[in-house]
Amino acid sequence: MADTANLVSVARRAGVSISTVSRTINQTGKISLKTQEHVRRVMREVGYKPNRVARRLRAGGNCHLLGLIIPNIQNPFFADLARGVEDVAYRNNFAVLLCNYDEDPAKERFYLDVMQQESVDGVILPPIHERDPAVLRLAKSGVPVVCVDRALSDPSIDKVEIDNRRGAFDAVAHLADRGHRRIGFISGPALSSTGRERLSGYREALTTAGITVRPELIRYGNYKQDSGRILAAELLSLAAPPTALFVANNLMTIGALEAIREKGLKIPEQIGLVGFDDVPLAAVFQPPLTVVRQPAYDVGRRAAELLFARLADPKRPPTSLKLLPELLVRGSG
Amino acid sequence: MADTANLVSVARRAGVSISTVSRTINQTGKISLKTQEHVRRVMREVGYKPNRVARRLRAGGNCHLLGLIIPNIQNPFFADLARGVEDVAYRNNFAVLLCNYDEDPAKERFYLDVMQQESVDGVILPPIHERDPAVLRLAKSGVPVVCVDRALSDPSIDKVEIDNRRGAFDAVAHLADRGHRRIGFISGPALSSTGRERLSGYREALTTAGITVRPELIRYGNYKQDSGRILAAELLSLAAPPTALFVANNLMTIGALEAIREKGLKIPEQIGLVGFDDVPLAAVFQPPLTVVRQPAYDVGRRAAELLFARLADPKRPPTSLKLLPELLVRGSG
DNA sequence: TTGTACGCGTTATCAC
DNA sequence: GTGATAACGCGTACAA
Repeated sequence: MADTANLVSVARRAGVSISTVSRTINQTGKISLKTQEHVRRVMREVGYKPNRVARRLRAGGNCHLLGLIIPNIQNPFFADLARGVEDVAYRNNFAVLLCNYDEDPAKERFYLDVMQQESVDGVILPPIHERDPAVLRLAKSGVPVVCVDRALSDPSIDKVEIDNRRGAFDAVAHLADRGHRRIGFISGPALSSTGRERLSGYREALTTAGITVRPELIRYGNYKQDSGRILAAELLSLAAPPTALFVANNLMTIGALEAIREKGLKIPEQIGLVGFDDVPLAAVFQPPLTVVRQPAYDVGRRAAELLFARLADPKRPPTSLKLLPELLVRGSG
Repeated sequence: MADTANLVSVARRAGVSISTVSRTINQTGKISLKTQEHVRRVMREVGYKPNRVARRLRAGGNCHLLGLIIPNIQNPFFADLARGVEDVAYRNNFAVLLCNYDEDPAKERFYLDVMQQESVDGVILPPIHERDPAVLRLAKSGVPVVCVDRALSDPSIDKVEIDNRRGAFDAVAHLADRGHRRIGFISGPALSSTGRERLSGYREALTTAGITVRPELIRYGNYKQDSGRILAAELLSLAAPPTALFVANNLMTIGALEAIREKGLKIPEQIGLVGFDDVPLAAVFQPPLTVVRQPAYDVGRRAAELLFARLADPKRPPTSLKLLPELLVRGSG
């Protein structure tokens, strides 16, 4: 049960004071090179590792920990995003506190409290909605916050978003190009910013193509697989069903595929399909799925970089990034 | 910049000492109900939240944080597992420190150090290999460790594994039942315990079915998509190619699908396919993919439960769980 | 039943 | 250059 070495034991063993040890570690203050070397050797000998907890207690932040609060890590989009965050964090010797809040305000509040109680250096999250009061409060309290995927009303907060309107526009314009005139849309929640933006891209593309927007071809889901299946089934059962479907996220696309399969329709001959978000098997699917690929990893990476930039310079002007999604035309639509 | 309330400020405001406040929070010692109620009200008023960092420094562990170190969160298997861990953690008011180590010993060492420096209450991880010295050292130092997915040589450590031999056996026996005599196997690394166990299940099933094990039909991959594609292509180019493929994990199965597609082979008529691990799109794939489903979420859940059981009773005998995978016969083999 | 005082391992502010 | 020492916020032995 080797008691872990601490500042005191290292100092004693090196025959110096704890301040000298602390200063050699943090490169603060002036220490003779000879002493530094000596101290460093002793630290190696006893395998000293600074205690991050004590550091955080003392310094309150600035201690190599950041929080990532996402709806659900099982969604490949957020898994990729998380990986982007984690890679940048690792390069900076930071650890990541991961929280799944399931769009549940109570869980979100709990985790935001944890962030404060753990005095993390910063938090990355997609806010539940634009004026999420808990998040705004956290940001006001001085904890650096970077929003990803969804916006927050406060313009002073750094954010990394996807150009959802553009992504949806490209997808629907592509379907229109292929001759589709009745294009169904399985949207996200009307309340979410991503949902609204993708919807406006859909409308705009239709209008541009000279196609009338028909409300009966638009259904609002919750970004989960089940709602994709149910809503797709509804659309396909219409008296005048759509000839193509545009689905607003990855899980609902899978659900839509279930519905299409149950109906026994052939893709793309009988029903065209374009999904928002790429998925692992999409490229080898029969037919390969046409999707709007979101640069999820990059969203995470850029957000973490923004966070580190802010830590380095708290006064820097807020940055707002908008990354471009990419239409991957494969075979389904 | 509302300075966050602490024990002192609450105590002052309530007109009691800090120990009284501390005791009402932790239900330790005897405090009159009236005082308790009063203190609680004050805490609510000022929005007091105990500082987790100070707690951990003081108590060294026992403070609502656990570590999860996995190869890569982008692998759906580990995403599910992580979710299982997180759900149990949340129910116990714990937060989770998530680390991706990419099978890289240096990263693993870094993160294990972090665990100690953060004085987490416990760590859940799949060790790089059976006698991973860094993990053994951590466990010896008194931090509760639960191994998942892969074993560690030390029998005193709690673990949750999958019956890999059985899963592989069922898959290959199923292919043999369908009349396949030349069954190729894209294995995991020979060094990993999961790799070895799945291999032995494969061999055993062949032998049971009276089929000779042919080394040229076995290829060793690294559980990543590329190796699945390359090795499948090799097997399919053999003078006497296999009529069916069994692939040892999800990502390599996707790779194998790429290779099959490039060859223009029809599944299951020209080539049967069974993969280890389910994937989101597998059920709607054409044909639906036959897979060995691992209960990844449950692995995480049970591991976390084991960890909490150990925290509650450090003296309890080590538990070793082996969960059963399930062969989902769909259409590909 | 309640209050006082110490220590957890750091960092930062003084002195020398 | 270096060393003592006061916080950071909490839990707890000890005292009252």
